[in-house]
Amino acid sequence: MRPTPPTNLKQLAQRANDLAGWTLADIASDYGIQMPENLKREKGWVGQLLEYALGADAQSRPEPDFTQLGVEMKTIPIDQSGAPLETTYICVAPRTGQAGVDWHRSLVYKKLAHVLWVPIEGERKIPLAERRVGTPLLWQPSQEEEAMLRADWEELMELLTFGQPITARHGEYLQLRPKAADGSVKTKAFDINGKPIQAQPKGFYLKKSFTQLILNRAFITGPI
DNA sequence: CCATGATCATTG
DNA sequence: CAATGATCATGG
Repeated sequence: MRPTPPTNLKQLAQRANDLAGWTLADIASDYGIQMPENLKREKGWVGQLLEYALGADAQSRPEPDFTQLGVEMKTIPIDQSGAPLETTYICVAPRTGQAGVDWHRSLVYKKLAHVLWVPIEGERKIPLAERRVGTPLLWQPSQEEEAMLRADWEELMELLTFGQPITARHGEYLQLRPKAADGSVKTKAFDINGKPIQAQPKGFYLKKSFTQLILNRAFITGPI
């Protein structure tokens, strides 16, 4: 049976803690969910499995996964030393209609204001079924962390607003990268002269260095 | 179509 | 070999 949404933070934290140490195969079998051999075709499978097991209810709406708690859940693939293996997708980057939106009203802020990080063994040499769930971390950005994110967000929003060329090299901790099914997908945007154009959709991503900072704040990582 | 869940795979 | 740019599946 599908778990109901958690009603408070303590319950969410407890459920997440109960998953630590189990393999993905253990969890999938608990719910009778079929496992793929690998993630080449179902890249979001791990995240969807954990959302299911924890009772997330946002259902791909642009808001935090646990709507009553305002908590977003992110699985984070880690290597043997606990370092992140991938960047973390946050949300789509608005290309129109965002003039005047401030940081605290942004979707990036709302998603990152409270996050349940669930580390998962992610090295490709470990068969998907054998990968284990690590110790979860309920996190809220410190003042310093929020300032870092905000500075990047403001820089990136300016690029978006003024239709300037964007690469993943902008931003220190937050970056903008393509976010689409393939290169043919286009969305409405404005060019540098303010003319409407069709442009490649972009998404906000957290770089690995930032995720590493978060994990460092909570866990001992790396070889002794 | 667009937003969710992300990882893949080519490149520098 | 890390980082950037590209891509895959699902659901409303």
